Amino acid sequence: MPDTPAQPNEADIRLAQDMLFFAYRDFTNAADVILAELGLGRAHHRALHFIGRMPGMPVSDLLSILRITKQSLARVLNELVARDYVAQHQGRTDRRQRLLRLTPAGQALERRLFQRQRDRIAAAYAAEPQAVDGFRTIMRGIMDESARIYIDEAEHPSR
Amino acid sequence: MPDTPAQPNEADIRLAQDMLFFAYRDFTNAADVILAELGLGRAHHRALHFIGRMPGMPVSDLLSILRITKQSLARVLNELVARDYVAQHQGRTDRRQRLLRLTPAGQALERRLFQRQRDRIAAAYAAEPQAVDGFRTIMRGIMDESARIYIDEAEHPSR
DNA sequence: ATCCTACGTCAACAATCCTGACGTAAATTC
DNA sequence: GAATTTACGTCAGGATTGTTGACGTAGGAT
Repeated sequence: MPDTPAQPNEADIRLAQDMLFFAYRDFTNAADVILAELGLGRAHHRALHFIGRMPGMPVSDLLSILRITKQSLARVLNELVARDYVAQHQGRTDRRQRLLRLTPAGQALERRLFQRQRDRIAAAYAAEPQAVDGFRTIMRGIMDESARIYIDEAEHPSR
Repeated sequence: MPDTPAQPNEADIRLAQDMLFFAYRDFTNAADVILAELGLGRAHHRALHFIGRMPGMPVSDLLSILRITKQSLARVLNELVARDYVAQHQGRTDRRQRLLRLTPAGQALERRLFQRQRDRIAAAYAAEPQAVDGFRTIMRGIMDESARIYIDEAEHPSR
């Protein structure tokens, strides 16, 4: 078991870099078979995921989560709407907003994609349940403050 | 503090999905300022990172780590060689191989890129050192077996 | 009435990835 | 020693995902 000094040395950091790359590579890869079948890409998956996570989310929120431009999102979103995976509703308090939700077909697809990634995470969690808290703590620490806030909101849905 | 049952429920998995996205997004983003300055992309950074990590690595190893095609790598690698960040040497035991290493300029650049990502990881580790073991354990669990093997090798350099 | 915001959209372009095919030198196998 | 396989390089063409910049419209805010 490697040391974990309070002042991390270079080898610790390099290892973390490698791990982030590999874990993300293999985690995202898990859903690719289904996406390829349908002629969709990872960009579509990301949109489906976050829309499913926070139904009724306006376009602007999705933009700031994905950190891509309006035009990049538009392409993906238009296709998801055209294929009836995503529905747009006018906002009530602010009618300029297009609130996004998954259609039943979108939910079904998202669920299929989810299963693949689920298996990977579930296996890792089940093998070492005592490690989960540490994993979450460090992952929170790596991301931006804004992402931490989003995650806290997603965990206590206030609607 | 959330529960961490042996059988992870859906909310646990969804949270992990979010965390992987955000941690990776913000971690990779950290180096982008320098890359943009030099007109390089993330693909170049990935190559620099892994070549720096395992100097003398043949092209085929890099291909299987990055999981991209020869042509995609060729473009990136040719540019790194042209700009004198990467040098290629003929293999001794197998002269078909092009063994890759960073030039001094490549090492210097990789180090600059490294510093940015370092800050993020170091802060997270320093704030919660007791969480590091758990982080590593789960990250290992998420990645493919082949990635675990690579990581173990990188930690005990046999040269 | 004016200004700002939350969208949509058009056009052009860049980075990164892909498939498939073909070539060459060197190692390996029969 | 010949045939096969391996480790590359490279050419051609195409798809996805991202970018910038400009412009338009409906609706909220002052």
